[in-house]
Amino acid sequence: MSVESLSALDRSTLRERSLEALRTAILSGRYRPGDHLGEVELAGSLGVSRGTVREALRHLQQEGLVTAGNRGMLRVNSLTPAEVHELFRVRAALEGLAVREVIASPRRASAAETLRAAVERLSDEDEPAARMEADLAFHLLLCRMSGNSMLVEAWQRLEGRMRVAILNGAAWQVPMMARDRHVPIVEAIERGDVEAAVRVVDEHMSAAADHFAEASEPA
Amino acid sequence: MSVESLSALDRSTLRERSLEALRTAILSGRYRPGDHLGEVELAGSLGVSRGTVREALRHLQQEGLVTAGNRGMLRVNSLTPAEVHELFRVRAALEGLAVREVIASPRRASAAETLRAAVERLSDEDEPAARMEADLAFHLLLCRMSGNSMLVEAWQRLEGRMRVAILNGAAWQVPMMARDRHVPIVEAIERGDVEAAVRVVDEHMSAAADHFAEASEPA
DNA sequence: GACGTGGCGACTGTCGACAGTGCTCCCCCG
DNA sequence: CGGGGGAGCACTGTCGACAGTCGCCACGTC
Repeated sequence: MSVESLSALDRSTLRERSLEALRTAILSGRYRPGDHLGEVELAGSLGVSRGTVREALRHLQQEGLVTAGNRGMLRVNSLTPAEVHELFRVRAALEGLAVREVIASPRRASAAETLRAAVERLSDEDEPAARMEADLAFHLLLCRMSGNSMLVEAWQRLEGRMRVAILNGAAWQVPMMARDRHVPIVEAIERGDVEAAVRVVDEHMSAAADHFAEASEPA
Repeated sequence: MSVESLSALDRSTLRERSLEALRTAILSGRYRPGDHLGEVELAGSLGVSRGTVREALRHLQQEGLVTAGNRGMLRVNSLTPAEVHELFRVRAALEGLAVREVIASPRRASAAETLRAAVERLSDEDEPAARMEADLAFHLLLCRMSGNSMLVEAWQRLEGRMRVAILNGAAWQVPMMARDRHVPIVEAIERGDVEAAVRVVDEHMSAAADHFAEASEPA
């Protein structure tokens, strides 16, 4: 159980690089849910001191990828099916606000255009990880287009948990993130139809919740 | 500019105590928005090492009470009026979900009862700080009663920012947190009237946003 | 054989020190 | 008198080490 060493090429801090390395290590499945993340071991693997990985771990804890167990020991987090449902309901509320604000915005036309372009980049043919990234990027963009910075922040706080949920139920075969699922959202925004937009988002989230909750059931 | 030393009576970690001390120091106004928070100075004031305050500061950063400036230097955060409005709109979305879930819950009756009891504890006569605490406690309880742990989490993430907003526009004289403002929410829940409940929450948040944004305008 | 007990290893909490970096301010030179 | 350079300072980034604590395992005893 280890993670490759850090390259010293860029100019970011070691903490940031450690954070990124750990995040990708967890999200890539190198560490499984429940695995214990020892500071000394990680420090050795990453080639940095304990204090540095410590800060990175604390950040991951805030992101929800890691949770504290007995005596401050950290382990990779996982989500129960119930939590997955809860998570997506919160997401629906947040993104519902997002579409409402996008539609109410004076920049609605250009926002819709940007989103239309983004939805075109959603491909059904890329590999799973890329699809997930594209999907999350689209929804993040949707929040951003609302111009509500607090909304963006709240959404990003949920992003870590979503990645956990998606990782747990790694059922990529279902076209949950297909372009077809997102086009109606953009269309509703283009029409300025708040009702339809919110409803479509709700349905999208509900379906995703069912899917991922079921996929993570056997845990 | 200093903060009193930590008492060594309880059994929590120094980091937790430092975190709490810093939080109350900022929220009490001992440090003003924009003030620089130096690690060495705080470490000296609190009587702990730099690494310890460092972790506490990172936590506060995640909470939104402090923000990173040039070269990683941290300073007390503040909110623009626009951000205050954004913040309360997100809160409205979250608490709207909360009331919807409370009403849809099979435990609606007992939840309403608990909330009714909590709203009775909201007094117009206590001192400002106590009023704020009681208000936030009520809204947190509302989220908790929904049984949605992710919602509670998201709400708590916003709590720090809200305290900043309230601190900025320290206009306690207005009965923004009066009992009258909260009773309609509980009543709508008791009646099971989703429409009314959501609308009341929206109005409550909107009024609060106007109030606090205006109060923090001159900044 | 079961149970209490003492040593041992592993892990986190906390600390003090060193290193690098940008800023400021003063001094010297034109 | 104005501008450039360099020393000094005030930070944060990073590290290695010590201390306290919990769980485990082997050993001895009843």
